[in-house]
Amino acid sequence: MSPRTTAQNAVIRQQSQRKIMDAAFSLIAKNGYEATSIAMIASQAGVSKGLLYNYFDSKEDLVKQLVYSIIEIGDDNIGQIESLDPKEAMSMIFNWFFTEIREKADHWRLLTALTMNIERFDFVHEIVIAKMQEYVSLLEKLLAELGYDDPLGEARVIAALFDGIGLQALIAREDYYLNDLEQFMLNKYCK
Amino acid sequence: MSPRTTAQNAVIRQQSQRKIMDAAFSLIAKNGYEATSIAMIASQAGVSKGLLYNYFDSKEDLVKQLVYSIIEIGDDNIGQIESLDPKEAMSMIFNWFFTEIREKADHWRLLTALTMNIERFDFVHEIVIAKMQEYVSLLEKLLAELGYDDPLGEARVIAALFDGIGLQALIAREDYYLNDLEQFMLNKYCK
Amino acid sequence: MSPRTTAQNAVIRQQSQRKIMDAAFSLIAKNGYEATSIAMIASQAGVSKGLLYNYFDSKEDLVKQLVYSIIEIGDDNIGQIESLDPKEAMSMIFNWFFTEIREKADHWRLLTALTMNIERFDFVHEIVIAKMQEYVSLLEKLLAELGYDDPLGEARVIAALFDGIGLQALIAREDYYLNDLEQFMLNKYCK
Amino acid sequence: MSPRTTAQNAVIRQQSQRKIMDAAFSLIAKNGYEATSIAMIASQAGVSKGLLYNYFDSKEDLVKQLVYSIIEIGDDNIGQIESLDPKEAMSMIFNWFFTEIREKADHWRLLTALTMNIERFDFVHEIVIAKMQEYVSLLEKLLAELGYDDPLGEARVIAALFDGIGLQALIAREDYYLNDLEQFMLNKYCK
DNA sequence: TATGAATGAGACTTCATTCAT
DNA sequence: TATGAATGAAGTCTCATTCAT
Repeated sequence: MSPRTTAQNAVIRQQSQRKIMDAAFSLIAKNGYEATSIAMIASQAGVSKGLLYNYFDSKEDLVKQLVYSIIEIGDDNIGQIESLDPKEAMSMIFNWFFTEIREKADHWRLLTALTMNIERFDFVHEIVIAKMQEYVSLLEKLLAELGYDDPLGEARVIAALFDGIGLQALIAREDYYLNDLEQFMLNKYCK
Repeated sequence: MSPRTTAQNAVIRQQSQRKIMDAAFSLIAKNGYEATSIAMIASQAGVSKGLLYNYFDSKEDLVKQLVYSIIEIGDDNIGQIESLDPKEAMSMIFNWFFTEIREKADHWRLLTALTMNIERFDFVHEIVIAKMQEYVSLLEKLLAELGYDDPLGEARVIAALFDGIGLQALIAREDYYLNDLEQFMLNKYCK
Repeated sequence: MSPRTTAQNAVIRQQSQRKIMDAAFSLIAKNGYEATSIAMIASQAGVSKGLLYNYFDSKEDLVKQLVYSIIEIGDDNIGQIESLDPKEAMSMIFNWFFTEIREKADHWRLLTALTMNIERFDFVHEIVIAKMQEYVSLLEKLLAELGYDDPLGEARVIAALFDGIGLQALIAREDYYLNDLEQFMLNKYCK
Repeated sequence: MSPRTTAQNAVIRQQSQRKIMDAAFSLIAKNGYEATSIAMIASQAGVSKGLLYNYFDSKEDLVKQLVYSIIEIGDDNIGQIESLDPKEAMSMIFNWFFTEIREKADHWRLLTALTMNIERFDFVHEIVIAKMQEYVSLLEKLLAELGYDDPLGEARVIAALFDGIGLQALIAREDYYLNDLEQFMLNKYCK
C-alpha cells in the first residue's frame, strides 16, 4: 500500500489544525488563557494532547497563531471606506462596528482577554493599540470634514465609546441594548 | 506569658487579614489571578502560607473578599450626589470618575481582569452589571432634569464611555490623553 | 501549639535534603542521569515529587549540588602529601587512589557518567580535567625527585592508568583484580 | 510498474538499514542515547520514522545491532597478530590502538557511553569485558616471550592504560598529548 | 517498501492546600 | 495565633511507537 500523497497529507494537516484552533479559540474566549489547559483543548478538538504539538510549538505559539488568524480576517475594511462621502463613511463605520460586536463577539472577547495579559502577550497589546490609533485618525478626518469643532476630541470619544460598548456587550451578553445604542449614535453623528 | 484577650486577638486578626488582602490586591492587579500564587501573596504580606488559610478558605475565597472590599469602598458616593443640582451633580460624577481612573487604576484593572473570567468569578460579573445599571439610572435622571431629548440613550452612552475610557486607560497606560477627554466631556455635558 | 523553631526546621530540612541527595546519588550512579526520573528519586527517598522542588530548583540543579558535595569531600588530600619524602608520597598517592576506588566506587561512577554528558554538565568536565592536571603535576614533581628520565611522560602514564583502572573497576565490579594491580604498581614505582 | 525482484528488495533493505544505522551511530556517539530521538535518526538518515520500525523492533534493538556491527568491524585484528615476532606484535598492537583512538574516537565514545548504562545495555558490558580479557591474554603471552618478570601484571597494566588513555582522549579532545604517550610507550615496551 | 499523522504514557515542574508542631 | 515542611493533583511538553494509506 502506498503512503498518502503530499496533497492528502496537506488536507489532513489542515483539518487537524483547524479543529485544534477552533477548540482553542472557543475555550480561551470563554475561560481565558490560563484557565484553558492543553488537555481541554485537545479533548474538545477530539485529538490527543500530543498531536497539538505536531502543529504548534507551545501553548503560547498556538495562541499567537490564533490571534494572527483573527486579525487577518478583520483587516481589509478601512481601505474601502476612504473613498466614500463623510456621512456615508461614518455610517458605514458604525454599521461595521455594531455588526462586528454582534456577530464576532468571541473575537472581541479573545482579544480583550489577551490584551489584559500584557506581560505575556504584549504583541496583542501593540496590535490593538495600533488599530485603535488608526481608527481615531480616520474618524478625526471624517469629523473634520463634517465640520465638528474639535474633531480629534470627538474622535477619541467615539473610539472610547466603541471600546466601552464592546466591553459591555461582552459582559452583559444576551440582554444588552445594542440596537438602542446603535440608533442613538446614528442619529447623533450621521443624521 | 498571659494569654491574649479576646479584644487583642480581634485586632491581630484584622491586621493580618488586612496585610494579606493588600498584598493579594497589588499582586493580582499587577499580574493577574492565575499568575499570582499563594506563596507570593503570603511572602509579600509577610506572613506564612498557613496563616492565610486561617482567614480565607481558599484562593478563590480570598479574591471574593477582596472584590467585596473594593466595591464597598466605592459605594458611598452615589448617596451624596442625589441632593445636588443636576449640573453640579453631573460635574461631580465626571470628576469622581476621572479621579477614580487616575488614582485607583488598580481597582479597575482588578475588576476588569476578573470580569473576563466569567466562568470562575461570575459574581464579579453580576456586581459590575448591577453597578452599571445604577449609574445609568442616576445619569438618566440628571439628564432628564437637564432637558435632554433621550436621557436614557444619552445615559447609556455615557456609561459605555466610562467603561471604554477605563479600558483604554488600562491598556494604554502612561501616555493616554485622559485630561483632554475630561475637558471635552465637561464642556459637552456640564457647560 | 507553637510552630516549630528555626532549629527544628533546619534539622528537618537537612534530613530531607540528605534523603533526596542520597537517593539521587545511588540511582544516577547506577542508571545514569537521563534514565533516572524525578519520580524514581522521590520514591526511593520516600518523599513526594513536590518536596524535591522545595530544595532544588530543578533536576539539573540537584545533580550539580550532588557533584559539588562529592568533590568537596575529596578535596583536602593533596595538601598533606606535599611535605612527605618522594617515595612515601608516591606510596601515599597510590594508596589513596586504590582506597578511593574500592570504597567510593559510586563517586567515580557518577562523575564518569556525568563527564560523558559533556553538553549538559560541562562543569563536571572542567573540574575533572583540572583535577587530572593537578595530579599529573604533583606526580611529575615526585618522579623528577626520584630521578626518572622523563618524569612528565611517566606522570601522564600513571594518570592514564588511574583513569583506566577506575574505569575498569567500574565496569567489572566484584571480581576485578585491584589488589594485584596495586601490588604491581607499588613494586614498580615505590620500591 | 513491474514489482521488484527479491534480489532488488534485499539490496534496498540493506541500503536503508545502513543509512539508518549510520545516522544512529553518529548521533548517539555525539549526543548520547537518551538525547537522540528516533525522529532525529530518521531525519538524518533521510527516511521516515515508520520505515525505521520495519527494520528494527525498537530504539533499543537498533542500538544493539549498532553495537554488534561496530564490534564485528574491530574483530579480525587479533588473528593477524599471532604469527608475528613478539616485539613486532607488541608494536603493532600499540600502533593499532593509537590509530583506533585517533580515527575511530566515535566508536570508543559510543561504547563507553553505553557501557555506563549498565542496567539497560548490560550486553555491551559483557562484550567489552570479554574483549578486554582477550587482549590481556594476548599481551601476557607476548610479554612472557619478551622475558618480563610478571607478564600477567604487566599485561593488566597495559590494558588499563589503554582504557585510561581512551577515556582521557575522549574527555580532553583536541589538545590531548596522544603522540607523546605513544612515543613513551613504544620506547618502554618495544625498544 | 514507505510515509507521517496520530497516540498515550510518562517526563519535569508548579502550586493550592494540609497538618504537625 | 502562627509556621513552613510536605503532599499530590494537574499542567506543559516529549517521544517511542502504531497504523491507515
